[in-house]
Amino acid sequence: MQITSKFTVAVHILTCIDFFDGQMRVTSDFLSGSTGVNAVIVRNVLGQLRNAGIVETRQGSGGAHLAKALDEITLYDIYKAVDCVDDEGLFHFHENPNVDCPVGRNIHKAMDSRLDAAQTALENELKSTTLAEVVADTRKIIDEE
Amino acid sequence: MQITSKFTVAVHILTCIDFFDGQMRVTSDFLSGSTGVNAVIVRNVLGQLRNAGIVETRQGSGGAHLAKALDEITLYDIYKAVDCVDDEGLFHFHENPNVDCPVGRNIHKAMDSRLDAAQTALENELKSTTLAEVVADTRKIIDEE
DNA sequence: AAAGTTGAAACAACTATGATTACAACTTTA
DNA sequence: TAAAGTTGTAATCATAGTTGTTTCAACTTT
Repeated sequence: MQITSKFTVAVHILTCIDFFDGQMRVTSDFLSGSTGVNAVIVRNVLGQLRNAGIVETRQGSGGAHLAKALDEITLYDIYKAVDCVDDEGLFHFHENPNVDCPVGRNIHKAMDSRLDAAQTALENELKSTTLAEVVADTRKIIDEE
Repeated sequence: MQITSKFTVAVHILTCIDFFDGQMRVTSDFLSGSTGVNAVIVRNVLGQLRNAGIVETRQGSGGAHLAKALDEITLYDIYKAVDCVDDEGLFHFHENPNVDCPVGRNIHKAMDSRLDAAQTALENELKSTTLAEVVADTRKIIDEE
C-alpha cells in the first residue's frame, strides 16, 4: 500500500513552477518532461491544485503560476489537494464485523481513536513543513552540484 | 488510498483470541464468523502474526493462542506483521523524474527526509499503543453495554 | 479410520492507479 | 481572422493490488 505518487508529483510541479516561472512558460508539457509523468496526469494534478487555490492556470494561455507565497503552502495542503486520503480515513476498517459477537460489535469503537491519532500524527508532521523549505533545500542541493 | 483492512482484522483477531481463549477453541472458522472476513484470509493473517511471533497456531489441532503478553504487543508490531507498508515506504515517489532538469534530478533528495519524518510520526504513534489498551477498552465498552 | 483443522496454492472478481487517445474551449500571435 | 499552441475533461486501456473462493495435502485428535 502506498500513497498515490500524485503527491510527490504535485510537490515536484510546484517546485518547478517556483524555479522556472518568469524564465519560461511552465506548461503541462514542460512539467511532464521534468516529472516523467504523462501530461494529462499533470493537468489533472494542476486542476486539483487550482481547486485548492494553490496555483493559477488558464485555458489557452498556458503556463502555471503559484497563487500563494511558498511559506503559505504546507505539504499537508498539497496532500489534501490531491486527495491522498479520502473521507474514510487512512486505515480501512473491515466492513462486516459480527454484531452478535461482543468483540465484533465493539472493536471498531475501541480502535477508532487510536487510528485517528496515528493519522493525525502523520498529517501534523506534513503541516509542519512548507513548500518554502523544500524549495530552499532543492536550490541548495542544486547550488552545491 | 487506504491501508489494507488486514491491519484492523489482525487487531480484531488478537482481541478475540484474548477474549475467548480458554472458553472455546478459537479456530479460523470462528474468527471468520466474528470478523466477517473469509476464513482463508483469516488464516493468512494468522500466518503473518505467527511469523512475527505474536500468535501460536498448529496444523491439525486448531485454536490460536497469543505468544506474548498483551502489553508486549504494540499496534506497530501488528502493522509490521501484516505488511501494511512495504520497503518502498508509505509515500510513492514518481519513478522517472528527468535527470536533465535541475529540479527533476534533486527533488527526491530534497523531499526524502520530510516523507520519512511523516511516516515515522505515524509509526511512532502506533508504537505508543499496546494491544493491552485496545483490549481493556473493548472490555470496558462491553461491560457498559 | 474418521472428522476437523491448518497451510498454501491457484484463480476470480473487484477496485485503484496511471497512461493514453481524443477533442472541445480558449488564448495568443501572425 | 486563421493558425498554432494550450488547458480541461471524458473515455478507454493496462497493470497491479485487495479480497474472496475453491481445492487439497498435511496434521492432530478422537
